[in-house]
Amino acid sequence: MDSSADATMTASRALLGHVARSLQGALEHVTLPQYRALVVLAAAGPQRMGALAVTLGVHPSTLTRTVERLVAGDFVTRESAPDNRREVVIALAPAGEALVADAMARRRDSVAATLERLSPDEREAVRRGMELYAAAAEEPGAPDLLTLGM
Amino acid sequence: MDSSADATMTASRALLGHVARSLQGALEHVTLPQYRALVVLAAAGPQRMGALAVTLGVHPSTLTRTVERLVAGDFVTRESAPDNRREVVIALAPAGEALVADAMARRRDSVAATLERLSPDEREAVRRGMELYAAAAEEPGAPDLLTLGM
DNA sequence: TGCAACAGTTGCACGCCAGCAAGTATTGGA
DNA sequence: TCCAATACTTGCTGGCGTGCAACTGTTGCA
Repeated sequence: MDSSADATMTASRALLGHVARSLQGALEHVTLPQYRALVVLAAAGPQRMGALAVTLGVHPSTLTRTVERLVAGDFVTRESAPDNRREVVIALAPAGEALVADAMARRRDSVAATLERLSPDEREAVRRGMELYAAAAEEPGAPDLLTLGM
Repeated sequence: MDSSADATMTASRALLGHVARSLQGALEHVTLPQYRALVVLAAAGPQRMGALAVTLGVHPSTLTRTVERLVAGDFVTRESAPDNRREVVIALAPAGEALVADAMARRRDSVAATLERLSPDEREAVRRGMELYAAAAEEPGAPDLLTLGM
């Protein structure tokens, strides 16, 4: 198992490289905490401030300022809920959506480009290995992934 | 190739989860920029301020404060070079070394734990897939990995 | 010997994240 | 109708990262 662990660690470094590169573009426009908020909104749809704060694990007041900046940058919209005027709903604006989608696309492209260097047989071996690993891994919790802005 | 890309993306999420969790402990003691400095020192050994600043891509003055905090936390040592008194050499202190090593160990453990859920045959398939992928991937540049503190 | 280049540090300014405490507006139940 | 709970916001404070400009000490060459 040692050798498979070693191989997996090495591969994880390569995959991390892809993730890091894909994030770099986004991080030129927003900070990491801001990007994390965008990711949550992209994954879970429009959210109330309170729910978003809980998901991100930050104080409501912190989120107020963060959202303030995201609104200023046209990455999200903020409006009071139609049925309950004391609730505030945050939603992705087109620019925010694009930011997250582009990062995803870049990541996927670089993975695909890597796979393209392999023969069909090898690619199949990679697919099988990755699938097995993913199945064996516990689904990483949302908070874990958020640490790194996924 | 689409299906292998999909599988790889899914596996990368799992691997990212491991990385994120392994980082969480370290980030309770130091900030991400501080941790990145520790990683560089762990990988490349003691460094002059100038070299470290270039590697990290930050202004020398920025590094001065960052190192200041790391010294205050006993994570690194800072002393002037023996042969050239205008140069300052930063080295990992035991606490800093432990911080990085622990994160590495935790990461490896969680990968190993995942692999343990597989049969020997499956494990072998994972090993082969991971090796192929790692070989096909361009070595991720140091700056890329540093973004995420590897 | 003297002066320019070099290596870092310090002063300064700014933006961001972060939490606490207090305030405002809204809602819903007594 | 009134009051307490709810959902956010605002004022305040503090830490961190960041860069620029100016400064100090050191080195090495002319």
